[in-house]
Amino acid sequence: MRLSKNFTHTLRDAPADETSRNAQLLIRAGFIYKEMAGVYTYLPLGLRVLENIKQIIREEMDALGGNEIAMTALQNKETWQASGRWNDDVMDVWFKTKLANGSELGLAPTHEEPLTKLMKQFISSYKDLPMYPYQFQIKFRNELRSKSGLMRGREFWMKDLYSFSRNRAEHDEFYEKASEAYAKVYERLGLGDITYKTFASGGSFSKYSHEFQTISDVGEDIVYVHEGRRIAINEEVYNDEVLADLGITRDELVEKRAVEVGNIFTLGTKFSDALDLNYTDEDGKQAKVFMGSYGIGPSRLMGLLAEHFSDDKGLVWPEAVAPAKVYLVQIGKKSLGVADELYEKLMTNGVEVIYDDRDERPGAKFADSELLGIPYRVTVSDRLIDDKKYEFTARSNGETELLTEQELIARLD
RNA sequence: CGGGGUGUGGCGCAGUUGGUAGCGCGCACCGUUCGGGACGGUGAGGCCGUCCGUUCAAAUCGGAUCACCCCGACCA
Repeated sequence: MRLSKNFTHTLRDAPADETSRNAQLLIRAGFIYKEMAGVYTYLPLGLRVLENIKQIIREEMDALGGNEIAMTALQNKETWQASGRWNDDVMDVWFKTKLANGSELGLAPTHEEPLTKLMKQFISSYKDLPMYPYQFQIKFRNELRSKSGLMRGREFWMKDLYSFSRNRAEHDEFYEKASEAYAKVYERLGLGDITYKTFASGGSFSKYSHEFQTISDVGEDIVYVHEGRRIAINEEVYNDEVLADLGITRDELVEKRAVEVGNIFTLGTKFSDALDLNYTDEDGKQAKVFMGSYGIGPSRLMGLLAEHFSDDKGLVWPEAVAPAKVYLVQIGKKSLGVADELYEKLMTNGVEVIYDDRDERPGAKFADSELLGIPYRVTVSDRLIDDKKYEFTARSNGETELLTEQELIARLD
């Protein structure tokens, strides 16, 4: 991407109505635009980050055997009445609206009901099971109070996967695999060290559900971390019974504030009962499909990554999600052609480059390269061009080396 | 939803005892600059969130309302 062709600009000052670090940095850097409280537009650079996060999740879901789909945001009333969740007293985050003919509609806050209904059309035999459809979608939740930039929005991205299994045993096996896949996602995002599988309240079909909680001051949850076992207990189930279950004593745990970055839940037959999702088993008998749900919020993760990977100069994206690998700074007139060639060469090699070809002074380019948080900066300047050297700087630690073109290309391979 | 705070050019802010808006950044043009957000000059851009009221006169006073932020409650 040539910066001269990018319509967004950076801001020196963050908007005063944003106090969360993630929103301030992402808005200053031109990654997102605030539409209203808890509702943000993803601009070109921000969209790249969001898509990179989604792609990591997608790869892990596909590895689990997931089938990606894209469901609708508009929801009809009848589907939700079957489970009782159309009622505002049961589900209090609905955005509801009406068709021109007066019939009621809702904007989906989650998708258990419509997906269960959808799967009725395709599941009729044990041979159709297990199946794991999933999607990335914008969810709408009429939160009483949105907060902290991307961390809690009224419109946000979610990956939701649902498992449809023949029975409890088959479900439990998948549930474990899904848990491992989630751990891999956080590992790849660079959050592995501070993310804990956390015991949380379950439902009718399981004593616990599991959350993935990332330790962070911006978190809304309190968890009790057992560092040795790499697990945590959500404060909502922090009691003697649970401690006994897990064979843990209070003095082994440390209280921490954390962000819920994922949640896996055994639904059992709650929704297959409500919507009558059955299959014929090997003996020709009818049985209920056993379900689970597995959610991750890519937009919340983007906010958390911005919070966690940043310093006084701006963002510091992990390579896995950065909008580009290299920020190419060109200084002077003589070296312009060399920089153009290097840009083309790197792009041809499959290296994502943000080329700062703007008519700006070096200081502005350096400052923006840091604000945007691109992992590596390559400087091509008149000063170095006669020696055919390129300056290579890592955003994470600021270390700079002078490299030849060959060394540079090898380094970025 | 309870409590607190804030609304003035794209962003950050100032505006005194009411007299019809100003600064910095950014933007446009000219010149000088050019390795850490340059300098000088010229210029564009705002009916001061909205509505009602008080007044000869309202960004400023009163009321209502909307929006945004923070704390709390809430969070399949």
